Amino acid sequence: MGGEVVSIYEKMLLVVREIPLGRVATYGQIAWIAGAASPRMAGYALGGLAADTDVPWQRVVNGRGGISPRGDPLATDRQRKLLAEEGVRFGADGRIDLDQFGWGGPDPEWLEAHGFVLLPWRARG
DNA sequence: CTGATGACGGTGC
DNA sequence: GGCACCGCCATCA
Repeated sequence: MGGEVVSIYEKMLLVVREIPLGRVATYGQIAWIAGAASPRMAGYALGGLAADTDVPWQRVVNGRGGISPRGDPLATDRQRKLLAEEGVRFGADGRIDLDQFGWGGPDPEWLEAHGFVLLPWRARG
């Protein structure tokens, strides 16, 4: 049995790689698409990335279109700069308009090819 | 094995 | 609009 075990983290990173240049996705969106149990999982996955990763981590922002602060304050500035270079505009309040720059998610064909199935967010009750 | 940790999001006040 | 609280669970020491 081709038991190639792919962790939920790997799945989420796979989704992040699909975010097109000039667009952004939220942690919750990534977690939902990859089938993670909580939006936090997406943040944890990105937290383990190496400094020289080729994963476009800068395209993942929080649900309000803002950059989530982390240990290193400089990282926030770095992310903002990378996004600006990709054409993503920030509002006066430092947030991104998700209606304009938000990513609509992977193509249905891509989802099917990778075995991803979009399900309602785990029954919240 | 146990416990701490962590790049979020929704809800209630 | 802000703030506090809770749920979420894969890793690592």
